[in-house]
Amino acid sequence: MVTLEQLRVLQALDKAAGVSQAAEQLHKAQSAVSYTLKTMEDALGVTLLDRSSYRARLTPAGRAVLKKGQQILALTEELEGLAAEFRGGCEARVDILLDGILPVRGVMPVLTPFVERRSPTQIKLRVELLGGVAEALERDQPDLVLAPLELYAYEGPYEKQRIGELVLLPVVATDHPLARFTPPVPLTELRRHIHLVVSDSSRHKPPIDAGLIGTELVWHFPDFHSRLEGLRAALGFAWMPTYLIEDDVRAGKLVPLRLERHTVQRHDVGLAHRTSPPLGRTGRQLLELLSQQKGLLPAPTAELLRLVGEG
Amino acid sequence: MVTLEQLRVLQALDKAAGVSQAAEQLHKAQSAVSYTLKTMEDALGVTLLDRSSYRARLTPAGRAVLKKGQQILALTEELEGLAAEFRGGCEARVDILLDGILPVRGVMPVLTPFVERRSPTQIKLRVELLGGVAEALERDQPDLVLAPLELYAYEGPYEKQRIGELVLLPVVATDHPLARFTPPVPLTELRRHIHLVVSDSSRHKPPIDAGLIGTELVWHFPDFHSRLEGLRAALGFAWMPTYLIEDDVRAGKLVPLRLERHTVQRHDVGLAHRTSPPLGRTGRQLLELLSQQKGLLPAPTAELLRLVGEG
DNA sequence: GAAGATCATCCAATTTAGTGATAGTGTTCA
DNA sequence: TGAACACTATCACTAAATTGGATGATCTTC
Repeated sequence: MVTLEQLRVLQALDKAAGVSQAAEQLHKAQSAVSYTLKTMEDALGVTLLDRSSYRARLTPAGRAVLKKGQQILALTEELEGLAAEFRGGCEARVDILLDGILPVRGVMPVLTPFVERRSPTQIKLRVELLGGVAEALERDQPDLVLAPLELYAYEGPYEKQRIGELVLLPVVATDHPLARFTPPVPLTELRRHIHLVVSDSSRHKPPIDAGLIGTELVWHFPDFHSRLEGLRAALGFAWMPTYLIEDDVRAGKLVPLRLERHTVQRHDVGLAHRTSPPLGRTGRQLLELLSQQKGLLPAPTAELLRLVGEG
Repeated sequence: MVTLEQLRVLQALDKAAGVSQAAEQLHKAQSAVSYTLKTMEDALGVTLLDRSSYRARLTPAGRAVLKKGQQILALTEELEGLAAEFRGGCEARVDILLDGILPVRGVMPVLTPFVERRSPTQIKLRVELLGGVAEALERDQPDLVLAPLELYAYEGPYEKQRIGELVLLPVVATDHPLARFTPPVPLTELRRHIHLVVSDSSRHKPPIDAGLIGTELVWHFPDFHSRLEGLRAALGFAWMPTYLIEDDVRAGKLVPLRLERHTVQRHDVGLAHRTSPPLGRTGRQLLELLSQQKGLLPAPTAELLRLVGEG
């Protein structure tokens, strides 16, 4: 069995001129180097050194072995570098849990530098919805959680901070019957139409029903973006995060509804981090960056709020 | 310093369930495995094992280290496979010396399989001309030599075999004055025109002058292909290997000359191999393949020989 | 709760890596 | 052409690493 030490000695011999000088470079006795090279030849069963000349030199086979050996040594250095980073407080992975109601786009600029820079920390982002968030929060104990504050039970060792507000408005397509209804729209009228809801992504726990108002028909969508398509197709109505509908409202494709009451839903959004076991270096960095990141939660324009009689 | 043995133990631990079972797989005592893992953690300064549960498992950091370690172990196996091939008689490299007058294309089909198949033997092909061949033959002691037999001194431990014949004919461009000369062309006439010769590729030895006929002007080309370009441009005349001019003659761009004498140059071409130190396995294989390779030296067509009054 | 596993640790025995000294051989230079 | 010097392999010996078996604490299973 060949050893890394043997490879290092072979490498030193190649760089130096002869066994003696290699020994000097390695701060070892000449006899030790001689011995190591001999055991290496025994281990591989290949003559690595040409000892016929005054100074021992690598044979062509020795050179070929060294070439492969240098790859091995390079990887070994990488491994030790990796270990050094872990030793310095870097964790092996950071799990981030993100509520799908929030704009994924906003967190990407924070994460990508960590992925591009060859950080030893593997960053894992998981996007869930409603019950799926609650489930992942409980089962996986993610390092960082970005989600509405009131909706979930941050049980266990979590520390929360509020980072902004998410505003949801009821909207329909411009050519939907509700769009022609003279505001304010009463709930009784609303219940006559199809409510487009986003499916809960939980696998084991019972789903969370947030904001159901008892309409006759409820249609389910797997995420907010596909629900937006449903809205555009005038299938029904739904409360949508304002950042998702600004463009469509401005383009005249969607219109917000002014209701009798419960028109505007406001959710405090928080950034939570696990406190035990404590975050590693990368986790702390990400926490810092995410908490300071501007534009993570775009506020609704005043114009949009005016349309539903606010501001 | 991490060792390969430590990596192997870590790998075994990952595959097995717990230290004891890893020890069994490795045919070692459990204490030895335990000890090795401890020294590994000390060496890297990283906690690799989670010992809190009943059976010890890798921590995320341990998993990251193992991932890199497996690359190292894979390379190590490659290295030992390499050594096994050398041990089995494969040589680290085979040097082939080829005279540039011969068709390189012919030897390629023999060589490429060795390059594609990941043979541990590095095949080095060197193409030289005239004195360059003689020089390389003497200085580098190549394993295999493919060249005219009579032109060079195969001194030293070489064994030769004749593999065919190379035929050279004097040619000019169709629009060259010599092409309109009524054959046979006397040498006195030939000497009035530019002789296109291929430069000797020797670096230290005096060049070999083969076939100089004392013309007033001699133009030098670095190889046979560029000399062909010179011929096409009607710069002068030259003896060319027939395989290089067949197409141009058939297309009416070049015409062979019939001379008073010395029209056709015939060279016996040989394949020589070094006998001491003996060829390795790959060298012998190549020798076998090259000596049996058909079409390595394309014979001139009867039609071409008829044009110069032969056959 | 008893039987059986698992794992870290201790100890003694073995193996391995390392050292300096020495001998044989090749190189350098007066 | 020697004499001085440099290079390498080998030997005897020491220090260090590795190993296997035993032990005890802890955890699982039934």
